[in-house]
Amino acid sequence: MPPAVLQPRKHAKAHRQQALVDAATSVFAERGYDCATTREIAERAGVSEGLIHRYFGSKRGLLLAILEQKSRMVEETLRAGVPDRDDLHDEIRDIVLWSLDFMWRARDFMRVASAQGIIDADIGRFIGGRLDGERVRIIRDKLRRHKAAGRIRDDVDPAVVAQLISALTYESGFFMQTVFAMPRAEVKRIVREVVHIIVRGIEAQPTTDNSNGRRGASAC
Amino acid sequence: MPPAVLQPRKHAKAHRQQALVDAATSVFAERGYDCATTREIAERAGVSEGLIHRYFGSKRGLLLAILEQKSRMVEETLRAGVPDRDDLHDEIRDIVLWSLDFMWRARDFMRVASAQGIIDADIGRFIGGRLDGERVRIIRDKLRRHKAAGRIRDDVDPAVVAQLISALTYESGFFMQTVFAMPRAEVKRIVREVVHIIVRGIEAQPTTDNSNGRRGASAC
Amino acid sequence: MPPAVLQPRKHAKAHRQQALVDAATSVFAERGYDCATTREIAERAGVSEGLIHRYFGSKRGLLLAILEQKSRMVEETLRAGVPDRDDLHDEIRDIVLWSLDFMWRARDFMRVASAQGIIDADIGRFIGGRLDGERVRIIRDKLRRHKAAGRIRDDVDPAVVAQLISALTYESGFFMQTVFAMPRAEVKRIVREVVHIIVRGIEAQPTTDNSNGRRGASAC
Amino acid sequence: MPPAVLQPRKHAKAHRQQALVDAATSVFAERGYDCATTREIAERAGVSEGLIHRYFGSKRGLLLAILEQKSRMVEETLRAGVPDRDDLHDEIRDIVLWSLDFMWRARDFMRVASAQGIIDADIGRFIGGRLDGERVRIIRDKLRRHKAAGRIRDDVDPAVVAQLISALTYESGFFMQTVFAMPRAEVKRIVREVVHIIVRGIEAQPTTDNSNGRRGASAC
DNA sequence: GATGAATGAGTCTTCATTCAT
DNA sequence: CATGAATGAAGACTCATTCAT
Repeated sequence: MPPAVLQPRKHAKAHRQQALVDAATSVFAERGYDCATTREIAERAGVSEGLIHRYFGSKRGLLLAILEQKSRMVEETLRAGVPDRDDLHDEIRDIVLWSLDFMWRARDFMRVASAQGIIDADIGRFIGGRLDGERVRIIRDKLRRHKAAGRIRDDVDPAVVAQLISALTYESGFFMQTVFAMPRAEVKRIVREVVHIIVRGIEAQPTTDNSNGRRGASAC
Repeated sequence: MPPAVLQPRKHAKAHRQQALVDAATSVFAERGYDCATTREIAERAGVSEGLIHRYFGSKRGLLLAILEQKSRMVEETLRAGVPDRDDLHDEIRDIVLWSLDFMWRARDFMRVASAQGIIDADIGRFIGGRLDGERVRIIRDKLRRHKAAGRIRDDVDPAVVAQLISALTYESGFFMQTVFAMPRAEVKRIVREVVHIIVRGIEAQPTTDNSNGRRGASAC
Repeated sequence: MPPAVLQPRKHAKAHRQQALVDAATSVFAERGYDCATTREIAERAGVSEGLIHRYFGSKRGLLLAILEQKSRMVEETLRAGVPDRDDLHDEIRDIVLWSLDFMWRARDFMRVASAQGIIDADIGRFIGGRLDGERVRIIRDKLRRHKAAGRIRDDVDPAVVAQLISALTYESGFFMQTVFAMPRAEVKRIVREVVHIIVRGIEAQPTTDNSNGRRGASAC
Repeated sequence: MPPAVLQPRKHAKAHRQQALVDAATSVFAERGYDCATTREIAERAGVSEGLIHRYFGSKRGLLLAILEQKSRMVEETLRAGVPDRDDLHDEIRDIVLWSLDFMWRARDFMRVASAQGIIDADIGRFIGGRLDGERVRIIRDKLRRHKAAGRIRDDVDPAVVAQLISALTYESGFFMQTVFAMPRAEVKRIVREVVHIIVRGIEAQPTTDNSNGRRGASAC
């Protein structure tokens, strides 16, 4: 059973690859893809510059590897990490707050993906189709369940609401928190209020009298 | 007017400066700020490379000049170009559709400002405070008029709604149309539906029975 | 033979060494020594890159091994492969045509040796002294036999004629055929005519009347 | 008349270009094209590395410029520099000795062109068609004059003789003198003897009795 | 004031060579 | 012994910026 002997090698290789991905994410985030140098990435990862090309083919290959790895992670986490709720408001609030938190923790990656997606058409399509697209689809599916349960108005399309929620989370989770450096508490407050507005705009039997959206067992 | 002879010169100078700003906007948009070369900008503007440094000090100075010029233009146009409406739905729809159109026409500039704002903290703050911030403030002021007129619920903060609308317009106007290259008609359809949802979520006397939000002369 | 078990190993080693020499010859010929990469050589030989250094010390060691091996082969073949002739014209024609053929078959090697010999003084001397020098000496010896037999003018130095023939074979065998990519039939035609000229210039009793050098039993 | 003012600039530019061509010729000759570095060339020329790319586009562009410049020079010089002679032996001897001298003075260039011509098919064709080809054509034309004057045998093709002379000059002028580093006096001696042999092989009325080719007023 | 020629610092990338396994 | 993963030194080429004209 030689695996005990080979393991260190393979381990070291995977370790180094991950170190490069992590280092590149932070350097790309700090300087922007074009301004970032492979030298700094290699230094921060503690490996030689040549390894970038051996592992990822080129600087761009490293960028694509980052995108690929993170987007797979996002999909899995969002799908599994936010449990379904039977209350429409709770559902949407959970999604939004979870995204707020995720995009803050992954703000380096968000910077890289967003900035380059704007400049590079290929990457823009990748983000629109995979990253953002998948998030919209997941949210839509969750909303469909509520619609089927009669909790959403007939004339409201879950896909459209999903787009609205996605826009909200991206703007608040990334731009407000990271790019505009707004206080996170302030962002959270705004988002909570917005969720009430959205819910009021889509729920099946709009409550007329509750103050600030706390929907209760209000009779007509 | 004595300097009849100098006028052409000054004219030529202003002309050249504008040519550089325009050329830089398109080159920055195509290649990204870091990848763009001063040589290509100068070539496209039909002037010599050295002029960039004489007029704007550096490549970065040219970028800042673009931002300054365009953001001033945006403020003036949005404030003056979208006339007030007495109907809440019409007001919001007009704002959103106007932004959709503006961001499409200025998509080169949007690319430059967005991509670099994400990478460069200074520019990020500039956009948050001036470009996006001013837009949010303008929308908020318009909404305040409606709130004063009793057309918006008491428990709804116009500033929060302004943020929501801003997020919606940025996401749809820039990301969907330009970055993700979605069909513009599709984007417009989504946005129109979203406007109904938002209006329903904030208006003072929610209409319960109209199909898909076509508010009419609905009596109680 | 006791090491019946080791034999296969040794065989494998010799096999690998030869594979490397062959692969290197073709890669050097295609790309030039400096441009050729040890990786491609190893790949084409089907062995690992490290073996080049274990067997030959360095990339240059591999080049020297090629030269050594081939030059030994050339000497043996030319000395043994072209039988002596009693007719001067036949002798020279055989030498030239054999060289024409050999240099075509070994054109990869010729490229490597020639190109690098021009650049690298050590290799240049090696070729001048061993490869080309030996060929000249062999030809000279063959001519001496004819001189001793009275078939060559007294005032003609076989060593000089050998140099002329060597120049002719090198130019036609390598440059015309391989470097200038002239049609091989055309080259052969030129060479045959040149042989007539040379023979006429060196033979003891010049024939005055034969058409185009077909020397026969022409009386005076 | 501003040329007096512009001249220095233009002069400096042409001067720098020539300095680069000269420096590159010597560096290429010393190290070989692939091994030579643009940095060393620029240093030796006393200009910045970037100029190579501004002037010649690339390292290869610089090589092509060298070839172009020198080959034009060769053609002009050979055609004009070696005056016609009415004696066949004098004519051929002059051509060969002039080439011997030229190839020695231009040995750096010869190295570059020869070594790279062997490796690079494009350059090989260039040399075969332009450099060597033109030399052969010039020699052939000179010989045709002698044939028309009845100084060359009817059954001898001047084109073939031109090839033989070209091969001789290349081998002796470049390989013997430069690559094999043979003593130049020795090379000259060999060449002079070879010229006698060739002349004897092609001249119309072969002299039978003169000692070592000193053709005189020898009657039959 | 405007030009464009020149610079030199810096980039991505390649590759012979070494060494742990 | 053989492998192939890793290195680090070096190379061609680019580009913002400067400056003489």
